Amino acid sequence: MKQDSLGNPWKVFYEEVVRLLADTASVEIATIKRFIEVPPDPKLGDIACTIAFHLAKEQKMKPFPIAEEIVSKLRESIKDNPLIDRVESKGPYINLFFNRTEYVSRTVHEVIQTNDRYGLTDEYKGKRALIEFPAVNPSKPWHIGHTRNAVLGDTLCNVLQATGWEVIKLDYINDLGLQIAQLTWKLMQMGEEEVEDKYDHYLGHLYVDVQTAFEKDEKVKAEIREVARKLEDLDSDESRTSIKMVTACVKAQYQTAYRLGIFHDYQVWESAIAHSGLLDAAKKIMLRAENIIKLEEGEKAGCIVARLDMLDEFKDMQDPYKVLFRSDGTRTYTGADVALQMWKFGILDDPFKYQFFETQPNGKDIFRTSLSGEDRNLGKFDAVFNVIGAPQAHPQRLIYVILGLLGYKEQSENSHHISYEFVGLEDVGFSGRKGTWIGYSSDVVIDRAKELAREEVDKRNPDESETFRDSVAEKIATGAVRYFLLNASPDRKITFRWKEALDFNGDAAPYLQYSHARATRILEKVSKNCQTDVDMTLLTHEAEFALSKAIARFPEEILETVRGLQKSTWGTGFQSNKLTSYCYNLATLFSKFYDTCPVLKADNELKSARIELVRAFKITIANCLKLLGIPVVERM
RNA sequence: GGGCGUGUAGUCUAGUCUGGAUAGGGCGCUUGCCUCCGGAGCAAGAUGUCCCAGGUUCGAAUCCUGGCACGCCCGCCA
Repeated sequence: MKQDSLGNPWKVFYEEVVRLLADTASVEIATIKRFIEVPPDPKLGDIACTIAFHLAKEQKMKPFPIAEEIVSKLRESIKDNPLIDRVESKGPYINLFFNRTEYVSRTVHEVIQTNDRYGLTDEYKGKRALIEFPAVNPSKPWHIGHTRNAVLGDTLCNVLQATGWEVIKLDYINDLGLQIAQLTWKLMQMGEEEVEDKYDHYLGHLYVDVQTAFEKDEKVKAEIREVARKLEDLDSDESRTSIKMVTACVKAQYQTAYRLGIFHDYQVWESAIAHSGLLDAAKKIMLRAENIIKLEEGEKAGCIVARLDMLDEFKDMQDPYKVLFRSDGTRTYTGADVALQMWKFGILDDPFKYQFFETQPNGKDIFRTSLSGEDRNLGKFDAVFNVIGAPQAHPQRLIYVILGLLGYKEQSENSHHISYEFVGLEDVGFSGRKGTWIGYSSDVVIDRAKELAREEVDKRNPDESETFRDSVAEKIATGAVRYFLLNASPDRKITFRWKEALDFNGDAAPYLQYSHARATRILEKVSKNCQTDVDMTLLTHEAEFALSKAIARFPEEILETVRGLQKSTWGTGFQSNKLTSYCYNLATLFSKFYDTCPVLKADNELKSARIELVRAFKITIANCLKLLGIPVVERM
């Protein structure tokens, strides 16, 4: 067996089919691969080839007889083939049928052997990625839209890791924004106060109040600007108040993250960037580039700008000069973002010291950038992924383009904007300023989901302990929220509706967890020791084969998702919904199997074989749920 | 003005990159299935101008051209 086919049962059969077809039709392997597909109805075959259409065009013949001819030749060459059973033509389609018992037994053995590593491949071994998400302002609780970002970012990490990538998870903390100045002003006015709410919620509400005052009162505006200036001085009272506030807020926000199983390795703080010398170092390098210049005259005199007019996609910009550093020398957001992107790739020497932030529930410490602390070496990265909303497509593109203008072509090419649309309500988006997020914070949403789950758990487990029921309800709630966010195609807006978000029937996480729980239940009732001499050829039922086929596809589904991370001009798409629908389909096929194929009541030999299949299913769906960050539940 | 995204049954949506067989699901609706491994389930059924108009092709939800509708983006702002 070829090495790269290890742990990927589907690929073994696929490669064999491709080889056979290429030989028989005398066509290149790569060409054949373009014309391989899975028939819409499994009755037609397990795998199909449409090469006849292609050859018909080349040879100016009708596709039907070409398919016929290939099929009749194929019949000869598969006579002694252990993997392929038969081949049929249906019109121009060449349909092949796998040897079912071979397919089922290879799949089940492979899964049971690799166990919790099933699905993992080493296709991208040696590659390192830095991923930034979700970069929520430390001034409010996460709302369900922020959580979409976080869940996408976290799942992307899991998926990359499953294919061999090494991943470093980064969060960005903007502790110098206007919102922070406003809140600092308010806190200093109020003095010390006992806070009973979760701190991020407390700040979020406070912020709505401040905003009202800010908009109405010029005097307040002036005072807040003064606070903003003082925040730059790390020894000021304002700065000390702010740092304390931001730290408490991020810790509160992370309580939400931890509930959802989301952890990080590092945080980059804006204040650390501002005082680290990173910006000056970046500026120096930028000015060496031909298209980064300091303007001497015109409206933007004194500014350091990037010239973008020679680039096609920006030719319609109102002004070809993108300001990186203002005439007073301060950096714009774009300027800072370019510098940060340079840092991420290690173009600039790391100017940061690192400080312990806190120990996460997964046991790993998270560190923040600072001006004092220890040195760290994050190392080189092959790719940088920024998980940011679709409205930022243009600014993100600018950053990468400017990186290219600086001469870092490769880094520019390997910069990825993982784009997703926002979550909103029926007629309004979420706004921190207007407070429209109130009632839709992730904490509130998860809690509501938990209440509903709890009702159901109570009904089904009246004799279980409070601890058990609470823990299961929590797992169902967080799983449901993650699935809800991942199952929507990222380039589609989500309109948040309680009825849909909390619908636990059908295409939703509890169904997946439930199928795992049922499989677990069956296995609990059989003797613990693994059977060794099991006759897998007994598994001939349609439902058993369909389930095996789905199980066999798992590693390939992950690989296809990673291959699908293709960069286009305005972002890199991450098809999170491909994996959720795979997982749902897998669970559906188990439910059908469960319904039609009794396991414990089957005759001895058949029973043993079915138990092995259930074992393989349980491993696969558990691994898939872990990949999606959905808690695996034994009983519910 | 230019750019990006979306448009698929009552409703929410997959599929569009890479054209291929009868457009898959979920919710809701109709009807069956618990002396039988857990019914958050299974089986059967009804519901479609795949936004519109052209074009390319043996073949278009998918590609091209031109429209329409909705959302977003195009600051020395943050």
